Amino acid sequence: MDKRKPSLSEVADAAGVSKMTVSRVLRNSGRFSDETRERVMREAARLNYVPNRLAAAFGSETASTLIGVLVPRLSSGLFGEVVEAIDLALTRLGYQTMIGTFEHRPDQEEVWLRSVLAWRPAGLILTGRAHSEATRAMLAAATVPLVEIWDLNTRPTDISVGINHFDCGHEMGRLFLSRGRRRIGYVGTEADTPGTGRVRFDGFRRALADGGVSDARQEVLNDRPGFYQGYYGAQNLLSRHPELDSIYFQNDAMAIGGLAYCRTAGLSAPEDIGIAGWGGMDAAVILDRRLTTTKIAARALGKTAAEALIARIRDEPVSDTIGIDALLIPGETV
Amino acid sequence: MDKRKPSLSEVADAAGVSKMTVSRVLRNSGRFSDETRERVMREAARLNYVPNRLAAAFGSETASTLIGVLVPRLSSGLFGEVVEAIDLALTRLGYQTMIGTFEHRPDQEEVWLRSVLAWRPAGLILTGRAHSEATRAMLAAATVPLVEIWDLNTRPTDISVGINHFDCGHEMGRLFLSRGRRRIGYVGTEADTPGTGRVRFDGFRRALADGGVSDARQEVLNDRPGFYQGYYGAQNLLSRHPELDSIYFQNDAMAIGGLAYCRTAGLSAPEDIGIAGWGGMDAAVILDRRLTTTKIAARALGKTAAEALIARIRDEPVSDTIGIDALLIPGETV
DNA sequence: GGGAAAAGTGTTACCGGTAACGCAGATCTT
DNA sequence: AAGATCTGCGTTACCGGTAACACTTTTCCC
Repeated sequence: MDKRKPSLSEVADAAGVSKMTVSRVLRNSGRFSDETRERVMREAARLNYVPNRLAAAFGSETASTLIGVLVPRLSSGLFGEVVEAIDLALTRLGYQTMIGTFEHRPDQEEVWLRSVLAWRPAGLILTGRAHSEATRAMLAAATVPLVEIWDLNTRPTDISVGINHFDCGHEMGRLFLSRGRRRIGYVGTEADTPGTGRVRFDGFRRALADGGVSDARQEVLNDRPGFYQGYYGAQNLLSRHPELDSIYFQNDAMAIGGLAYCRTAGLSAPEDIGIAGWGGMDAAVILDRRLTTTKIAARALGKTAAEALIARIRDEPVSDTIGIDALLIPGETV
Repeated sequence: MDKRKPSLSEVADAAGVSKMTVSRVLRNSGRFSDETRERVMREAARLNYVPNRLAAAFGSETASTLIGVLVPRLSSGLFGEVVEAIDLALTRLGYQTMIGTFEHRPDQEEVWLRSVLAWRPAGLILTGRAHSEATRAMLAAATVPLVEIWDLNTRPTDISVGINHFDCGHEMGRLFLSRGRRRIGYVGTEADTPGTGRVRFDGFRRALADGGVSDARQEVLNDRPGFYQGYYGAQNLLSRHPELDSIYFQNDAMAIGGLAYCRTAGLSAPEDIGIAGWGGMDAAVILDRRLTTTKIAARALGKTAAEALIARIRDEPVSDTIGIDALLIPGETV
């Protein structure tokens, strides 16, 4: 039995027209009569024709529907939601998602980009705006539509869809102050998309400084931002600075870990210590007190990024700087 | 300025050899002298040559390095981890991941498969073993290496990498009995990869039946399995059957939601009610009592699936049925 | 009713690699 | 020393679409 799939020519022969006419009918571009369409569609269906996108994308340069999407990771935080929303939107628009994770490592971003560019993608979605020299060179050489997500960049490479992290931190800082917190700490990690977690902390400190409160004590782990890291980060920080009355965490997972540590240490929030996170994780639902945090519209971010990218690819007008909602949830833990 | 990327021929001209020789050197296949290799590599680097995988995959059929991966979703449960592990392994082996989500909907699986097959992927990883008629027909016609993950299938289509869900449930049922539970309920959803959640429940019931305990009361929501659904599921079930002394949930997220409901209802686990989940979520860490659950080696599952698929693609020997560890965590909530 | 425009289709060339085969010169073998 | 084998490379054909253009035939319009 022959394993080869039927090609355009076979459909063309069956329908008694040329390859080109079949191509036009199937892409619904150019001119052809209704009768011809009928016949071509019927034969294509009968032969179980599956178009070869590889050939199409190869042949035309403009016909690629491959979109490269790179995020730090999928298994934690908000990126699962973001990628899911991106993929949903891309699928609906007729594009395919080629995924990658780089674990916050610029060299991995580079490796991934090199391999993805070899597929001549129609567009790219990258996380963050800080790229290595080589990455920037490749992007410049490729001249491919690009959306950078996560932090809002007012002077984007191409398009930026993200959040103003500085403002998130600043707003949270003011909340801490308004709730009477004065001896404040911060727990974060190095595994942080540049321009995000640290920038939130910068905004946070600015608010403290403006409020005349001494600078926050920090604990920055050389690790990724997860539950356990929050637990141990809180432990470290509080053993060094037992006087602290509140801690701002890099994200919700860490904040929840921190809460868990505090509970084992006999401290409850908000009475003995204030705890806040960032992100707006569903998991926070389990806490008996609502976690103080900043809720990010992760799905909206993904959807918006995908749609902006496709608009750019199709040369439709699109804003190059799109802010995504970040809502301070005062909660009950600060 | 010319935007076209340099092609093989340009490298060939620069190095003073033929296209074919360059191709051989770059793929490190066939014969060529060390001196030629040197020259070709140097020129390729100098010209910033980026191979066109589109052309390669198109031209040779065997050269595709595209792998299609389909999961129900990315934003919840264990699938983020699974996909991350798959992608890591595939990248390391030189393949690219084309992702898709189908939200537990067979028709979406079909749509996705049709679009992915058009890229002539080297292999596929699908979730679950139940497929629509049309999906099965496409898979049969494509004759592409295939790994089905999630539930272990002793008679796989091609390769199965997964968990024995029946045993998970059965083991949990015996634990419930050994802890003195007799009036037992179950909370699950319809959005369930066939052959997984329901099958765990089947195993669970079997254990109850073997123990002479009357059948579990069920609450099956027409929804997806998340925190809130666990909360409301528990509420519904307990209002209908206040006599229950324990509930088995479809997964950890639901169990944690159920715990949250019980707390608001003034019930604490394990004293007033037993609660167990499935999956082994990190988030469970926050609970003051360790959640009773079954821990799944999600990363190992992803990695194993990816490696098995590549072995099959490369015609290396590989087992067609690979079980993944599921470890009962007795915990403290039953 | 005759020229212009539109409709419908075919022809040709090409995208950038890889497989298959060929072939001259070097090396081995007995 | 003569055939056999190996080494290192080139040539040719082809993968399955799409762009660009050419060519009839029909429709339109003044």
